[in-house]
Amino acid sequence: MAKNIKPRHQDYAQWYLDVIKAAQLADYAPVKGCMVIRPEGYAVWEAIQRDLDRRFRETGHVNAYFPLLIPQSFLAREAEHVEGFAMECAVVTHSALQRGENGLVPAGKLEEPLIVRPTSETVIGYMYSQWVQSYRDLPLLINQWCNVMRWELRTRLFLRTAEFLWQEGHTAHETAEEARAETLRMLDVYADFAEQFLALPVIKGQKTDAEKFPGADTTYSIEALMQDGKALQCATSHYLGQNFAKVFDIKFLGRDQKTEFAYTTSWGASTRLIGAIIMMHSDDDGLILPPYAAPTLAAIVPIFKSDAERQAVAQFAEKVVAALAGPDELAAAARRSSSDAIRGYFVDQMTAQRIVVDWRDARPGDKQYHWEQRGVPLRIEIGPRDVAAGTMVVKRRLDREKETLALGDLSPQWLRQKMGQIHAAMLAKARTFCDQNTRDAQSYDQMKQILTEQGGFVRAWFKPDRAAEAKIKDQIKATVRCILLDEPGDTGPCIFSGEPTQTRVLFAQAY
RNA sequence: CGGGGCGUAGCUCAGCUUGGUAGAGCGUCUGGUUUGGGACCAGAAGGUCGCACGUUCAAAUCGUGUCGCCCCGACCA
Repeated sequence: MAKNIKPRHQDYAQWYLDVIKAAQLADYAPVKGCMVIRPEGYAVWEAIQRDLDRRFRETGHVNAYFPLLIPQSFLAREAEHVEGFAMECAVVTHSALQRGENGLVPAGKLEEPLIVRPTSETVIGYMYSQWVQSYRDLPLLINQWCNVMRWELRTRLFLRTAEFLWQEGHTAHETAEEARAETLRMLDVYADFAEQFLALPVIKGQKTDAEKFPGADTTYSIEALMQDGKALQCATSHYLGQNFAKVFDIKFLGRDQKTEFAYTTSWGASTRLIGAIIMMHSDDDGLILPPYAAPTLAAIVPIFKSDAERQAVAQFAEKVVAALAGPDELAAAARRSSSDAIRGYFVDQMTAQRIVVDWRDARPGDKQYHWEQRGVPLRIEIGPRDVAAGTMVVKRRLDREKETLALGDLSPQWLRQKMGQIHAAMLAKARTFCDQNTRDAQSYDQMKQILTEQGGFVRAWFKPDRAAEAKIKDQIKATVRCILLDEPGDTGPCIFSGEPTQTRVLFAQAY
C-alpha cells in the first residue's frame, strides 16, 4: 500500500492529485490555474506529439505556427464564437511597465486590445483568406502545436488549466462533402490513436447543439469513461461549414468560374489526454503508463550487501542492459552526463524511450515503490542469487505478475513484444470496464437511478433539445456526451419527452 | 463571480477559547549499523506564525483591513 497516495475509494479527486505528485508529472505554478509540466509528464506529452504528428503527416497535413496574440476584433466576428469564448479570454491591454507609487504599473495602453488565443480559428481564418484564391489552392491542410489560454475559474491539473498545450488542425476545402469527410477522418485518427497508442478505449460520437464548439456547424468527439464513472472528452473534430469562411472572407474561384466560400474544419487534442491516461489506467499504488507513451520502459533494481556482491550484480546488470539496448548504447551512456545514481540507456533513439539502472543508495524496497509510482511498465530485480543462476526477476507494473527469466531470454525484440502485450492487456482491461459501465435505460427514472447510484455511460433514445438537456443537467448533473454514430435507422421513444426519435445518445456525468 | 473553510518548518498539522521563551510527526542533512517490497540508532539544520495597520507593558493568539489557497455552486478542452 502506497503511503503517500490516498486510495481511490476514499477520495478519487485526492487520489488523482496524489498520483500526479508521486509520479512528478506536474506541479502547481505561482499563477493560479497554471501548471508546470515536469520532465516526467512532459515526456508523455512528447510521446503523444510524436505519434499524433506522424498520423497527421500520413493524412496529408503539415505543421506551421500562428501567433499567440490575436486582435480582439477578430474574435467578435463570428457571433457564436465570441459568445463561447468571451468570458474566458486573457486580454493584453498594455505594452510596457513603468514605476508607479506602489511599484510597477502598466503603461503604453494599446489602441486595440489583444487577446491571448483561446483557440486559433480566427487568426488562421484571416490568414487563409489571403492564401486562398482559387480551387487550386485547396485543400489547405495545416496543423499547429501550441499553447492556448482559457481563463478557467476552477482548475484541475491536466484536466482543466488556464494555459494548456494542444494541437489544432485547421483545414479549408472546396466542397462541404470534402470538409465533412475530413472532419470524420480526423475523428477516426484520434480514436485509433487513443486506442492503439494510449490504450484508451473511446466512443466516437456527435455533440448536441448544446455541447458543440462555438461557431461549428457540427462537432464530433471521442469520449472515454474514467474509473470513477465520469466521462472525459479526449479530442474533438469540428465541421465549421462556411461560418468562419464567411466572416474572414476565405473565398475562391471555383472550377465553375464562380466565387465561393471555402468549407473549413478544425480538430484538436490537448494535454488533457495525460489526465485521461492517469484516470483510466492507474491504481492505488500510483501511475500506470501505457507502454508506448512511457519514457522509461524498465527499471533495473540491483540487490546486494557486500562490495563483492555489488560488483557481481553490476557486471550482470551490464549484460542485461546490453541485451536490451545493445552494447553500443552501454558505451554511449558512459559518455553522457547523468546522475551517477540513476543511469539511463536508450532502447530507441527515435522515441528516446529508455531503461534505467537504479544505483541510488537506498533500500531495494524504496526503489520498487519509486518506479512503481512512476508507472514504469517493467521492473527487473537482480540480486546475488540471480547472478549465481544467470537469471532475474521481471515484474509487470500493470498486474504485479512476476516471472524469472534467464539472460538469454532478453533481447530488443523481447522488450518490444512485452510492451505490446502490456498495451493489449491495458486496452482490454479498460474496454471491459467501459463496457461493464455502459448501461441501457428505457426511462428517465431508470437513467436517473443508474447515474446517481452507479455512474458510467447510459445509452438511451433521446431527442436533442437544449431545454431538456439543461433540465437533465440540473437534476442529475449528467449531460449528453455524444450522439452515437453508426446506429441503424431505428426509431425509439425519447427518454425525456416520449416523442419518437432516431437518435440514441450516451449520457454521463462528465469532467 | 456568489456561499463556506483555511493560511504556523519542505509536507501534514497542534498551539489561539483564557495574550507572556515557537511545537509535534513526517521529510531533509551528517555519521554508523543495514539492504530480495517503504529499516534502525545517534546527532543537526530549518519558521519576521500570509501581509498591513490597530489594541496592549507584551500579539501566532484580540480587532480591522488586505492578499492568497481549498471546498461547494454558476461557466468550461
